[in-house]
Amino acid sequence: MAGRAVQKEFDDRSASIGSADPPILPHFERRLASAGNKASLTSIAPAIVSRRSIGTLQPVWADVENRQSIYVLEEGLAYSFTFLPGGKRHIDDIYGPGAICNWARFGSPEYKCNIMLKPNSRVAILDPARLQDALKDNLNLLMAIQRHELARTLRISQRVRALISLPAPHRLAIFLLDLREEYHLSGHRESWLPLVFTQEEMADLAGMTEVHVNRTLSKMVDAGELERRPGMYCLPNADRLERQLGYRRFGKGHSDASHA
Amino acid sequence: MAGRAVQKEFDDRSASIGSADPPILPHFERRLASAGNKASLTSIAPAIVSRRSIGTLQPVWADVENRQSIYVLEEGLAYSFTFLPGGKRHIDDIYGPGAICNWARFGSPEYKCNIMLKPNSRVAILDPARLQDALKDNLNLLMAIQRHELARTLRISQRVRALISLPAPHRLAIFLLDLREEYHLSGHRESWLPLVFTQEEMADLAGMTEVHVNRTLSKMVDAGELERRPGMYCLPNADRLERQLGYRRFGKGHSDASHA
DNA sequence: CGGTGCTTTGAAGCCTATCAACAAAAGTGG
DNA sequence: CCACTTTTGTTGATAGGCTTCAAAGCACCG
Repeated sequence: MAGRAVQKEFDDRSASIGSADPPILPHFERRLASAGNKASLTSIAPAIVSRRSIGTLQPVWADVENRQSIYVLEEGLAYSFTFLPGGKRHIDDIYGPGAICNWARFGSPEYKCNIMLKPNSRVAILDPARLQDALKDNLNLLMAIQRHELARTLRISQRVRALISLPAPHRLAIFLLDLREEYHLSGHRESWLPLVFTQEEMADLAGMTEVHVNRTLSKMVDAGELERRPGMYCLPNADRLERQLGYRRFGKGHSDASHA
Repeated sequence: MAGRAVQKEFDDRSASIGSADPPILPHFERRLASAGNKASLTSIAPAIVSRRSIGTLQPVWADVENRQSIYVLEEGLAYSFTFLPGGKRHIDDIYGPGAICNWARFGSPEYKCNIMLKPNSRVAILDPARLQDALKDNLNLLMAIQRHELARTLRISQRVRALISLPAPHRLAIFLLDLREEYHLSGHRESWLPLVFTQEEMADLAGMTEVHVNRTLSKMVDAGELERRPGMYCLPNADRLERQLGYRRFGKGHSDASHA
């Protein structure tokens, strides 16, 4: 089903050596730390079923593979997606290093979603039941995760509102800001960011055409709102853009939520 | 802030008489029953701060009034909304009798949202902390509520995907099906449904113009997909429409979630 | 070198917004 | 109850946004 994928097992040392110093899931740990978690993640080590290194673009279908697992991205980039009745694909959300790709499954096992892993990604696959066991004695950790995921939910709501109501340039700008924020949460601090998304993928996320994505990006470059190098992009005055679009970051200490 | 609203207190008898037979929040109770709840709701009576009858269209602003409360709609219709940077209003979700208008606040107190109550509505205002106390001894009830709200979340995701990616006729159809479903969950079993929404409100929800809503509705009538009487509407062949749009109902025993 | 996938560009046409005006309905005050 | 104001619904003309179809340019890779 997934073509002849170059998929080799990622070596499992860090998980199997046990209670050692090198952190299991370092990116995940850093994210949770910035969400207020102080403890280490060794307690959830038993929940890790396996790890995978991804060579090529690779889908995880909700129906078939590992439908009962939770995916934590440790390296690379991923997104969740759905097919609409017409056969069109819609991209629901994007995930950078340290993100949980389908946290909803933790609380509601009937929740399913397709995940696409970009090349050069690494994921840890967790068992929800065992994770629940591990978190039972670790309420602070659980709450940190929930705070982290609430921020994601709020960010999705913000983006979705924009995608429904605003014109294409704004829609794309919001996507780029979200991508920027996702990298930021992953510890990326440079102003130039890797743009691993295809224009077709951006189209599927923003609800527009590949062609129109291309043209809109060009216009943003002309307007000085965007700079491009091969495989990279940069928002020269992101702050102004955020102010202009009323963009809010939910990751850090921003406590109040949506209104005008 | 809310104009000169005709707002009189709804008499509180049913709540104050105590552990008597007449159910507090009957519509809410029916909804939870169909979500698998068997117990009565008397245990959450202490969480009810007050009740209100609404005479005219009336907003509840996230910032000012009752920012810490949870709203349960017992009669009428309500919706939650947000203002976009341009000053445009976006309607996030709709609520029929028995619905919780801002359940997210239960888990995350920092969550805020504006709520608009249509004329002739009745709400119960609950205190989150007291509700949490009441539900601590009533895990089955809590889980029923969570199942009920998961269904809502999934329905929102489904609608949002359609609103982002599909053309206007489909967007409106999805809204009408959602409205139908919301009435259905509230115990409404007729095929003719009250359409209390303004065309401007439909526009704010579907991300289109008042004018275009009007024209699209007219076309749907011409195509035989929709029937209208003053203040009422009917989808003559809703089943076919649902199949055509891949519309899924999450309310009942449908257990599996999103994919193609 | 020829594939393959992604990007870019052009032209045509549909979809949707905007502006403006009016009809219909509903609320308001006498 | 009627006259009045205000809101909501309806319709036309026009312009711009966005999609579609088609083709060509580029980059990467075997």
